[in-house]
Amino acid sequence: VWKLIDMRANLTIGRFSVMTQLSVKTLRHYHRVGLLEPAEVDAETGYRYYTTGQVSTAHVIRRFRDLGMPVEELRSVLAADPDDRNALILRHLDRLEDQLAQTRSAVDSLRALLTRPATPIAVTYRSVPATPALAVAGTVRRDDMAGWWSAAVDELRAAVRAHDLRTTGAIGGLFDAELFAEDRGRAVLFVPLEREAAAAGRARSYLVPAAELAVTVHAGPHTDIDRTYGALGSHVTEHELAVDEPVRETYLCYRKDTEDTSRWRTEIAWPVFRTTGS
Amino acid sequence: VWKLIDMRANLTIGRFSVMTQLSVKTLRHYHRVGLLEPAEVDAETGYRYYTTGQVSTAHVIRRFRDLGMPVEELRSVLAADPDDRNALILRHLDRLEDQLAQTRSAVDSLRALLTRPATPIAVTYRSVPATPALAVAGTVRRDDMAGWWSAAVDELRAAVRAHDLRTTGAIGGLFDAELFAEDRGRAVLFVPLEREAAAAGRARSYLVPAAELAVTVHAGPHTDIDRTYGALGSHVTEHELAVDEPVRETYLCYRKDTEDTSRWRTEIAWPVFRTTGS
DNA sequence: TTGCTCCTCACGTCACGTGAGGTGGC
DNA sequence: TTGCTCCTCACGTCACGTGAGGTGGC
Repeated sequence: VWKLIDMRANLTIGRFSVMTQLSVKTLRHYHRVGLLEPAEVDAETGYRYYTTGQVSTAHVIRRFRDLGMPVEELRSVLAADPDDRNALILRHLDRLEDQLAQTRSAVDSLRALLTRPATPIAVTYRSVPATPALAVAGTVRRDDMAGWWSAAVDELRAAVRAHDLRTTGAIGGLFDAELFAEDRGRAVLFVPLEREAAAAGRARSYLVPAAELAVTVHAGPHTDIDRTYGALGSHVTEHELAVDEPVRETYLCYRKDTEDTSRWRTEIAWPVFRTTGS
Repeated sequence: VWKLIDMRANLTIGRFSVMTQLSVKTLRHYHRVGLLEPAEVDAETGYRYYTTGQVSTAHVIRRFRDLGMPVEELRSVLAADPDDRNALILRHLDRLEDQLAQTRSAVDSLRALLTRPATPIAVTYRSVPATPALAVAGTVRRDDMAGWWSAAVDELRAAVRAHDLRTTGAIGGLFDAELFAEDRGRAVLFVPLEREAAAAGRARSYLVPAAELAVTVHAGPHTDIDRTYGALGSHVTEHELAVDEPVRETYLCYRKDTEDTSRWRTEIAWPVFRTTGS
């Protein structure tokens, strides 16, 4: 069973599959979605033919797919100017490194969750009055939260510096339950001020509403923050009446303060209606 | 808008969602597939109620899902005896560590693919006669290949030791194109011998067929082996007539020889029909 | 000519997400 | 009572995989 191969290098899909380690089904799929088009398609038979020059492109595609890059994003990388492309790719590699670090921390956090007993948390109660603040508000998807959060913090800090505002505490946030329940919801990031201030960019004057709160502090990076949410929620459920108002976070110590994530401190405050004696 | 919570801790799906950082849709899905059943379901309204005790289970589920563990596998972990469970989980964590290392190497390999130019490969030609061997053969899925390969190598080495067989070369393999094209196909792992030997376990006597081969050597771990397959395939396509026979690999230096993957050497041999003068 | 390789088409899978349309609970 | 929370059901999505059924190429 010999097979004559055209010197012009027209590879059948089967041969191309061996050379690229991509399955035939996958190659046909990539043709359908326009990610990797065969160099030639026989109009009569529909047979796909590839060139040796396409092998390295296929390798790049395979590597990116192995790393979970969506096909759509990958296509735009491949469609980019050869000059821009490398930069685009290297930038994405950095994002992948971040993701790798995140997975690493998820592994560590899971290990901790399983080997360490549940941390008992200290819950205190606090009544806070309404407070003037400068705030950035928006409806955010949970996936976009990290980026939104960073941008909002930067804007607030810039506004405080630019207008020399007098703050009365650390930056905080209000998060609707929807944000967790529906993966999309309203979030407000604010910096509390001595007095009202004029709007600056996206930052607006805002009155943080008064509230009665059950408060605890989460230590460490936010990977583990669900544990503290769960423990505080359990505490509130078992000892108080919970209220349907946004949960609050206050960033006592965070990225701007130290790179050592174990030293981060996030106050979490759950709105309650206090019953007697608890 | 106050909401009274039962002291017996029956959490609505919305509250449970905030405490576990799992979306309501996800929680309903986990109920449907039996991964995380609410403690109580109101027969009248269909409302789901959870207990505070279920929060930590939900956290474990979330961590594992973040790490890509399939729901089915996760369910069996949760269904396991409390004693076995921790062991099962820690074993899986080790597998995750492996996966993490693999992702790490995929990132490095991609970076290399983009920054280093394509390595020119040295191709030599060789005619090999039919050779007696002891072989483990099977139809394997690509996903299971790593495990199958390891087991087969171990069996062959054990058989050689047990029966004091005289080998004439390193362990090698034959891989059908199907294995790449269809993600499932026939693979044969063999150790060449001076003379035929009796079967031992899965290992059978086997005659490796004679062949004319275009040969090159892949240096380093197998993450990058597609580059060498691609380069050798291109070379063969451009200079020779390719033959529809299984590709061969010979493990000149591999895991058993050194842990330093950069020192691994895998010979790849592509069957050809030599044309004159090339 | 045989048998393998390639083709299309329709549907399945996994782990949810997205509405539509509706009822119940504080 | 209002409006929010919860419900089900059917379908969508992403990146392919799985056959069925059929034709073409060496």
